[in-house]
Amino acid sequence: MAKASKPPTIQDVARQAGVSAATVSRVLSSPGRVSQSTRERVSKAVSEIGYTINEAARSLRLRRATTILAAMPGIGNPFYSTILDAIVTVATSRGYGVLVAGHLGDNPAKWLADYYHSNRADGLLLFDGALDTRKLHAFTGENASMPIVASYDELPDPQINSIITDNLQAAERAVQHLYDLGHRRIGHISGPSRNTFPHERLVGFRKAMFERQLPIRDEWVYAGDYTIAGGRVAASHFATLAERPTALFAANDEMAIGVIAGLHRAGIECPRDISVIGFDDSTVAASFVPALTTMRQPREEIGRIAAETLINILEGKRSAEPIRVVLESTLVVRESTGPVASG
Amino acid sequence: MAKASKPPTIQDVARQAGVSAATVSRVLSSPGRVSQSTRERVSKAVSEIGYTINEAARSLRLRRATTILAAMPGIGNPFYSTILDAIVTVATSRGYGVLVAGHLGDNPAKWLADYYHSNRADGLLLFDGALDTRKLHAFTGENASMPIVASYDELPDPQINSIITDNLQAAERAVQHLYDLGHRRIGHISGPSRNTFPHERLVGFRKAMFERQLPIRDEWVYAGDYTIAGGRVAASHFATLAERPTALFAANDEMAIGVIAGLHRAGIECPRDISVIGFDDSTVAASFVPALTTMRQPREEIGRIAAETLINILEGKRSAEPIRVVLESTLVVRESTGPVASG
DNA sequence: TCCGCCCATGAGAACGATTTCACGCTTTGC
DNA sequence: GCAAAGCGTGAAATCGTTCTCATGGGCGGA
Repeated sequence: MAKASKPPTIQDVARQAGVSAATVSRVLSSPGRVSQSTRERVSKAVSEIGYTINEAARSLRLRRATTILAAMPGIGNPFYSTILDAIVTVATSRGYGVLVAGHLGDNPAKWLADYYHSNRADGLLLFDGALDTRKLHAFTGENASMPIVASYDELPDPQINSIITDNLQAAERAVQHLYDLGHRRIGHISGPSRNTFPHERLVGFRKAMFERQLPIRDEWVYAGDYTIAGGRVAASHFATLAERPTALFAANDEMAIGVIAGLHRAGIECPRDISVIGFDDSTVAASFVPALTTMRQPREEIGRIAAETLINILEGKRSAEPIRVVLESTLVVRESTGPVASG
Repeated sequence: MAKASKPPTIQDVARQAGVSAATVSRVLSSPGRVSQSTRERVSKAVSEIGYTINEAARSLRLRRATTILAAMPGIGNPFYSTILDAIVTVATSRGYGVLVAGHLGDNPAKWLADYYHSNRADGLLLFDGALDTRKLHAFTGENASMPIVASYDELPDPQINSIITDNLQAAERAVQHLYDLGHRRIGHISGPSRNTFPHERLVGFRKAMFERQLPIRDEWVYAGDYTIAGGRVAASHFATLAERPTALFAANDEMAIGVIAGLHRAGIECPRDISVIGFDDSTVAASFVPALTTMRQPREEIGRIAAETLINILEGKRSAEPIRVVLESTLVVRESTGPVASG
């Protein structure tokens, strides 16, 4: 029967139902404005013909793509892919498509802004801190500004809506956990200092130690680099100390894993001889042996809230002020931390 | 200056350059057909005005979205996110956008087909084996069929272009590696038998053992479930055996990790007492202690080739026969396998 | 009974690009 | 020297929606 090589249009449906295209459109978008009898006739025609709305034409007319763009530095990174998963779930349920952008070219800001100007995406979820948001605003603001919700390991431009996690508080909680287990000699492996968040973790560590009147020795604070290898190097540092901390707080899980493995080589067992707490609850954390105690970043929540916020903005529920959401990390207790060793 | 609230159109550029819209369009799509002087004038006008082509209008006219749809069962799963990363890279470099679809509704086939019929996507990259491709074809084939390239843990519909990895051969290579290290008593932890690929790994294991005239004892082949916990259970099974294999081939990395951890509790050390090889080279493999020897599935390659194949098809380089690409896994030797223990 | 209002619907104009066709002008070939 | 071919360009149709008006009929109020 249906052998038309071209997909059916709203006109075909109209003809079949004996109404005008305008009416069909109304049935599809605001059924309340159409009488019940025609509504039924049209619906029947739609399913008979197998009509699907042409989104390109719709976008053109409405100046709206019903699509959001997600830009992340590395989709392959499990941290981001979890977020992306949540984004897709939310967006889908609200009728939006999700376009992903990966490693951008030499002018990323323009590249992203073009998605907006070309009417491919209505808004941007930005997870790449390397991008200069000021530049992006310059591009996007030339005619009309692209709605953006950002979330990344930097203190974002205050003008931009952002979802961040409270790293300071999370670091304090990590220390609190070790403290509760009886640890008093606590060390820290920090992340690259140029980034804001690792720095906040360091600051939070210091604050927590200070408030509990615990000693902060210089040789107990090791400047790491976020890698497993870096954790191993830290291990050789701590292993040679005359007086060693009984617990370590690592600024991410990779370094935690590295330091545990490195200490193991040196005969120092976790959690028997030393407790280690990580940060992020990355995929490796749960499967490592010993399973890693860590501060979980609420990744699904970040993605979910970011997507919801952006879509709310797109649908007009816009507030005058830039939106700032601060999420809390949660402590996930596993095997790598335990009571302080007696003796 | 530029305070027009609406984005500039091709007409605006035409006016500015003193030519017709048709000419601007030609400059943008096939510059060769325009004289150099006008070409320069138009290009200048384009950058002066800051014109970006409206993709919605373009899609409508061309009946083409220049976008592909990627459907995967779980984007959060690192296995798929690596693939997605590769897809995005390829697609971007060829000027295509990537839409992602996650957990679909109650009628996934229709959902995906609608993306095509609605002119949002030109083709589909399918990584979800749970989807009935026949059903999908039924939806998509009604008017014109949506180009599909599939890749998943099932033997795909022979009518569909597919990218798969050679699990049989990979399993044989895993056994070969253990054999080369001197192991003769080799066990296997298989995956859920209802899936094709784990089954192929089991078959490959059997074949390799048979060809090397090695014994296949029933109690040395354990039916696992792809989880870490399952690996732990397998460990307690192997630990209690009177005669134990000196090496194990696990059908995925999670079970390999689980079995290593479980055996460790029982005082059996890897690789000292037993060698274990995994499968997939998932993200945990490299960071585990001991770092996991494993058969790496060429994930980036799967994504890359799938995207390239689909785009080639979209651009007319279509072959009459369905395309089938079979990729090989590569052996990644790390720490979890070693020479057979003497004695 | 008649006026006015509301409700359901249709005709037609956008939305912004591409592309066919036609039209001059220059070049080529004989 | 003239026909034919080629090249660069513009006018206008087209892609499939949505939405503004306009219209006609039905109904309630005076």
